[in-house]
Amino acid sequence: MQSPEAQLEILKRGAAQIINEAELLAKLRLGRPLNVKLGVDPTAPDIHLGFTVALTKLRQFQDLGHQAILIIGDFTAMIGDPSGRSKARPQLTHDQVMNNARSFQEQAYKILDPERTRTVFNGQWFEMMTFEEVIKLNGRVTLQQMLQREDFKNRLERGDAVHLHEIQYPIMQGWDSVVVKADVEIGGTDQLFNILVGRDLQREEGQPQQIVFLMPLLEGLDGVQKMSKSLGNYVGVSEAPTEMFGKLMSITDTLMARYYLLLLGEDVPDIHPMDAKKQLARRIVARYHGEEAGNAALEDFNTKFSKRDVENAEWPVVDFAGVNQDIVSIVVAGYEKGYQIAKSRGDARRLVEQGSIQLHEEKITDPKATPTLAAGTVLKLDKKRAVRVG
RNA sequence: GGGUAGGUACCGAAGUGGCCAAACGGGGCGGACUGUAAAUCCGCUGGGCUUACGCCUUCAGUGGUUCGAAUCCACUCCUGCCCA
Repeated sequence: MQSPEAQLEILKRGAAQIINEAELLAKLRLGRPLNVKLGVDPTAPDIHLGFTVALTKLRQFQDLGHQAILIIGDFTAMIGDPSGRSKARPQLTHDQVMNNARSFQEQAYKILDPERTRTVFNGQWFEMMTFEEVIKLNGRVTLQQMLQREDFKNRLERGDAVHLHEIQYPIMQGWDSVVVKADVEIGGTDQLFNILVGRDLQREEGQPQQIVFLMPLLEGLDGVQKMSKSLGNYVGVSEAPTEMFGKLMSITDTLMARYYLLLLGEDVPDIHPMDAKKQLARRIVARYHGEEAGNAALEDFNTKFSKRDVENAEWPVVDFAGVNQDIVSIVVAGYEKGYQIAKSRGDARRLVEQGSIQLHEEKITDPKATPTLAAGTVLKLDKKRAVRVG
């Protein structure tokens, strides 16, 4: 095990805020593995790279010899974390949650070291809590404290609803920390309030208080808003290798630096930005799909886009038998069969008219064209997609 | 429970009897240029039919008034605000 000071240096990398460093150092000096808590609410069946920032940090703790406690918020997920939200989250049923939790856990273990991870479901303690206990817990937090929060304040000012159940959320998350006796809790910067409530509750229970360890929120592909499913600017960890690679290649250079820091914990290598980006994409794909897949995705990208060798690249093979002869129908079928994307005929027609469609390297711009589809030729659909005629 | 303001396309937001498939902005998409980056320029952006002029459907839901409704009326559902 490394010295407490050396550990602190490593852990500080990429962190947005630590409350506070001196306390953390003191805990590291205890010489025992620390309980490092990370709570996740399985609100969706798969996680995206944004989540992995905290997971990656947790892994770093593990590598330094500490114990990860992964809390699956099967109970809290039904409430919905209001943090940073402009609306209440939709409440989920327990079945949905448990279903999500399973795949969630599986994906988290791609990053975490299973040997040093304890996974617990917070339904274990919340389900059996009595109303009396709930009330008692509520007595420890004031409405004023809750209302100081930026997200609630904004919603109140804008006249949007803040539901009472949402107010319970930070208390529940804080109670999790008491139950698992957390030494450190990792979270995004939007978790500041929730994690601080944990500290308060621990103090009331006579426990040592946890360190608040905040990681920056990872910007989504647009480079502006945080990565989130509902904004559609995310990269899912279970996405297909080529898909993942392509998305990562589309980010700006500034964003690339952030991804290097937060996803790989490194600085951008001093090479051509494009090569740096390819390395980033390759390594991330490799992390979730294996080295081989990473290299294959890189190669695929080089063929398709760097060399623009559309004809020799790999595309989904589509059988156009039974499809109408006109190009619009063909394009619609190509999207549907090759990519499971439902395009309207209007959209398809527009693509044709705007010169996006190519068959065997010939542009087709007449929506009335009825080209012959020779087997093996490539039909280019848009910037990123094409299909091979089967 | 009472009062009041609203529910328009992916989102925000105009429109308050015909000129509305619906201004404008954002987002998205395509083309050019590139490093599938950024920046920039051009174009498209509800769905279906049609070679095309054009036609059909659509503004929370249902029913009505009118030659004609997103726009007027009635009821229903949903949301905010004020009062209790």
